[in-house]
Amino acid sequence: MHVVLPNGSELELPEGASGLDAARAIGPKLAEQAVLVRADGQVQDLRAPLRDGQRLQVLTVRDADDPDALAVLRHSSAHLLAEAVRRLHPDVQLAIGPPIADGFYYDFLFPEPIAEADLEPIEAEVKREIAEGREWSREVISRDEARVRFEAEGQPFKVELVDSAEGDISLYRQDDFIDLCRGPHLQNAKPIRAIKLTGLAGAYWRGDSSKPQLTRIYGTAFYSQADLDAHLERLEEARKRDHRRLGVQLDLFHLDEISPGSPFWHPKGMVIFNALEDLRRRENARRGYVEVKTPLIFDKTLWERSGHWEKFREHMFVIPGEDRTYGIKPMNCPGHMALFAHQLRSYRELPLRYAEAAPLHRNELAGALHGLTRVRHVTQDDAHIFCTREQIEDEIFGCLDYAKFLYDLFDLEASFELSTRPESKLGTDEEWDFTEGALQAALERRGLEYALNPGDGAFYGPKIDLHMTDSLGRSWQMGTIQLDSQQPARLGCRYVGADNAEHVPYVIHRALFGSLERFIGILTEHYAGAFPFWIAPVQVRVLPVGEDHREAAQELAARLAPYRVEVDASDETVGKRIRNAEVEKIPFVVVYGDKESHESLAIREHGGEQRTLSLAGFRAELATLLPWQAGAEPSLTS
RNA sequence: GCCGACGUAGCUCAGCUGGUAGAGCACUUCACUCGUAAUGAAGGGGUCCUCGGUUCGAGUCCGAGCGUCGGCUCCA
Repeated sequence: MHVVLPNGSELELPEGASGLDAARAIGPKLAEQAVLVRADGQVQDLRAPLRDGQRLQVLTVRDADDPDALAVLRHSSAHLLAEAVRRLHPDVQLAIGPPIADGFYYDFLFPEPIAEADLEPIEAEVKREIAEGREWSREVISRDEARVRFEAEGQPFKVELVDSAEGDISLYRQDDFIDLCRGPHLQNAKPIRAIKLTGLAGAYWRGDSSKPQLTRIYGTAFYSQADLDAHLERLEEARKRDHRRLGVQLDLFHLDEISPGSPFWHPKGMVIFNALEDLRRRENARRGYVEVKTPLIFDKTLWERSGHWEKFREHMFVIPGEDRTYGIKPMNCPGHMALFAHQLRSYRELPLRYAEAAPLHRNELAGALHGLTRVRHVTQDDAHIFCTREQIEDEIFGCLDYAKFLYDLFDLEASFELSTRPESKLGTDEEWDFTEGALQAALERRGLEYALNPGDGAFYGPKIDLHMTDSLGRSWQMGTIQLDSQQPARLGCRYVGADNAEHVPYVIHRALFGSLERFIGILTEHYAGAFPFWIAPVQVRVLPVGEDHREAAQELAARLAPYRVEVDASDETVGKRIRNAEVEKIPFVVVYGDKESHESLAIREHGGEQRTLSLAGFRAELATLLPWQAGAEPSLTS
């Protein structure tokens, strides 16, 4: 048989030859450095047989940036970790150990709990194994054999994995350590030039909190020490743009244990908050929403009718009273539906779009709180669209278009996910077929790529979620667009149709920033604290050079109204005050001294670039930095 | 909620094997009035997260609680 090499040439091989055989046929050096092969685009173990006519690419230690090459290195590293842990803790039970985005982990059940200090000897043992040398070999046995083997070894998790596997079982051996594994793996441990154990955490077996909690050891590995160093440096850089750190440095907000999970917004943070609110109000008005305000607390009977009491009672703040119990609202929907249901509506009123960015409170699990990205006091840019069945697709389309408009305004890349019916749901499968189909149609019509997230919908309907990652690569849900075919009926929403009969409207729940708190957290990291001009807390800082220039500086600041301008007339050198403005990431600094006049201003942009502009010229330029004034109004793209 | 770590001045952090606290920045005052990322000097500031225990003596050791951080689970 023959295979096709990346340069297009063909290589003759004996029948049943492996990727390693192919590499050997090309050259001994290549065979030695090979870590993995890609056959017709699919990665496979070097030892796996090739098929006639396949396009073949041999990945080597030189492909240090290739995701597949890194994954195999880390997967093999996880096996070395398991071997080391079993040698140091012979009674440990092994679960699973896959490669992940930035490294790998392995889950263990230790007879005695271990602490972070125990990682050091384990890492030393892994390094000893690498120095000593390890080779991987693959073996395929039947499921029965595998079960007997792992039962004899006292490895119940492996037995469970064998039982849930299909077909024969492959094992990988290195030295005297044998692990159940699909592969692929390295030939030997030589390519693992840098390895580091990075953390310890609890993790439930099979991700199920009702199952035993295992101990997960995280690590990472690279083809070179330089790559590991670069990785650690990237992490350090990312930490510098962490919104929790920048939020304190830039005086935007703080958190206090007096109210965990509820930010104190400082004046500068509020400027950003209000800039987003202004944007929300302006766009809502343009897109046909109306603003409403509904109560913050409701009798618990409302939550019982909406279905939230049963499902989310644990996560609600409840106010017990003498004769009735109130729940502080964790979301706006029941309030908006009670408002809609207050009157009998006509189909002529639909679609009716209620918007309200009310403060919501959710008693999130203590361990889930996280800076601004997971809070108990949350402000959603919420809206509920009451519409007919026929209007659903257009309205979903409108929401998607609106979301895209907002994200483009901030140069944010969001990924879209369609979440479908969960196990515990209200309504029939026929109803869900229809609602899921409507969301899918709108996504496709707007031309958005999306991932399917089966089973992750809300209990009342499917949803489209917008996800973004923070500076450390963690994914967060931002916007959400949810179709609800259940709550409106439960809460008595009705309208009279053209047929003069009563109907229940559909409701689209949508929040596009998602939570303003989380959005500001993500924005802070996205811009590393250097916010664009139009949302920057201080937009311009004027620095009078000497005492004699203070009055003129004040005059200049007044002439820059209504921009957010400050005069820094403190007793510091010009250099120090410029440094302060840089540290505060203020977009523009205007130094004003003997050489300046309103005809000739010294403008310094954040970062150091300097220019001379007249006051009128400067104002004209600032105006171009307001997105809604830059040329034409943003237009609907439908 | 679960596993692990951490909690010292406004911020970032030091404080060895127990002997009642320290730096830089910030702040206040004084001098300097300054030209594009840190002028100099002096000074003020801490229930060492909380409660309990061990000890002659606890920031330091032990226990519990609270909070934060890294994960897991959850996220209307």
